[in-house]
Amino acid sequence: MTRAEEIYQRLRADILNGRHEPGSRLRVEALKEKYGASSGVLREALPRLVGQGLATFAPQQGFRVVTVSPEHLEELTEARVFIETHLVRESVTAGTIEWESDLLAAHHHLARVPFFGDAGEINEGWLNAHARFHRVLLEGCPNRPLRDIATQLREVAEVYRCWARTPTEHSGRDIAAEHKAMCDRAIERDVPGVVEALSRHITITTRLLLDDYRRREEESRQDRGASST
Amino acid sequence: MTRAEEIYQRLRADILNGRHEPGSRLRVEALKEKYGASSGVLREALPRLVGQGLATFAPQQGFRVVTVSPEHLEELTEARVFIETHLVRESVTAGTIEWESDLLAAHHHLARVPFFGDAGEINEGWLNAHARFHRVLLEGCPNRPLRDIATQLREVAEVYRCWARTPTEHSGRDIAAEHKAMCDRAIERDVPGVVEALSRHITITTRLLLDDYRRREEESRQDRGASST
DNA sequence: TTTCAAAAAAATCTCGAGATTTCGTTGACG
DNA sequence: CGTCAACGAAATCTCGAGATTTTTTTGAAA
Repeated sequence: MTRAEEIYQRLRADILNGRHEPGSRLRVEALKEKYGASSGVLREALPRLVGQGLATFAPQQGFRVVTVSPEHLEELTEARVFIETHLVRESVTAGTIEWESDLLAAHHHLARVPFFGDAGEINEGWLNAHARFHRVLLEGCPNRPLRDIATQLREVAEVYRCWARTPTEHSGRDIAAEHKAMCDRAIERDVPGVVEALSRHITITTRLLLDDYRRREEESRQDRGASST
Repeated sequence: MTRAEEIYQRLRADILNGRHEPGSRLRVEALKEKYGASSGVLREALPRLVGQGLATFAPQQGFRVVTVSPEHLEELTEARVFIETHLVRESVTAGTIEWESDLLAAHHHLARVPFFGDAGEINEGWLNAHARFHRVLLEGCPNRPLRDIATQLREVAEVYRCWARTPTEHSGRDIAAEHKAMCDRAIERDVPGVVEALSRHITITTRLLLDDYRRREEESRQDRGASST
């Protein structure tokens, strides 16, 4: 493992977990100290994040974590539903026995990992298991470029999850049941069933995140009003 | 324009024009001399190509231009047809008057630029106009993430065009008529017509490229046979 | 109090040199 | 003649320093 590779992985994980706030600057000087790497290494790792859509870059102004907005999230969700439903349809239709096994394994793992960590934060292990489950679900489809795109879009969407204040586990939602439904329908080769389950899974998450965002906007508006009077 | 930005643009153009052969190594030492830049600048520009899918990277082994294969091209084409037909449907449905104007302008430009350059090579201006036309065609759709993905896939596909020995203009194909048909159907808001035209446009190009590839494989097999006897 | 300009601080951009790893070559051995 | 190991060349990886640009701070004037 090369130095730049390691730093890239850590930076990526830290963005996906919300340890770098969306829209915040990624100053090379600050990161040099935080990650214990030279500027050269960082200037090699950061462009890879840009290519993955997790960061942006402007000349003479450095790097930033990708910025979030309700409009972007809605567009992102629309794109994900479009691509992932297609992929899952192909995947369930063409998936082999090995794929079935992988899916069962991924779901079992996801079902056993706790959502919350010791500190009340979202457990990083759950995030990894969740990402793996969704990746494997689509892996029965042989089209590599499309699968890569789906993974890329999911990763950007992950930024929104960790940016939300209220974990999407709440709101009376049974996320484990949703995953179980997708897994079961997939194994049963119930194509319409799995498409429906995945589609709802994605849109429900987005709706909760948008509600969270609007609630936060409302509160900050009230705060501003209270402080200015 | 920063130095790394400039080098990135030149590298990208050189790959898209076939001046760097698919699968060939991109040695930092060699590039340093060729582009007159330091290793630091190159190590910042190259990862951006990786993120765009135009290059690959392996630790301790450096960078390579993306490798090509018939299977990859077929998957790529399938993905493009899937995504671009969706986008063009949305685009033609939702496109504004400004979009119509942009499309007409882009088509006019493309129709006037010659396909071949003075040296008998594919004219770089044509490649740019062609890329612009296809981009504008889909730009009526407001979904930014999907448009970006379509552009990314098209760029990777461009590598295949310049890698082919026989330009896709040949084979009795009237590529200008295809573009005109797409443009006309789009302005007429003939959704099924434009979807059909775009779909055929993409698949025909791929078929010609695959034919070219198989012909080349056949010849090289004969050459090997002749040289070994 | 607000506005504007100049100076200071900080960050980015660029470069070349040294340490480490990989790849090709040569030579000896079976 | 084929295989394997050691040597040498080349490329990658990493780092810190200097030049340029941006941002912030400071202070004076309206």
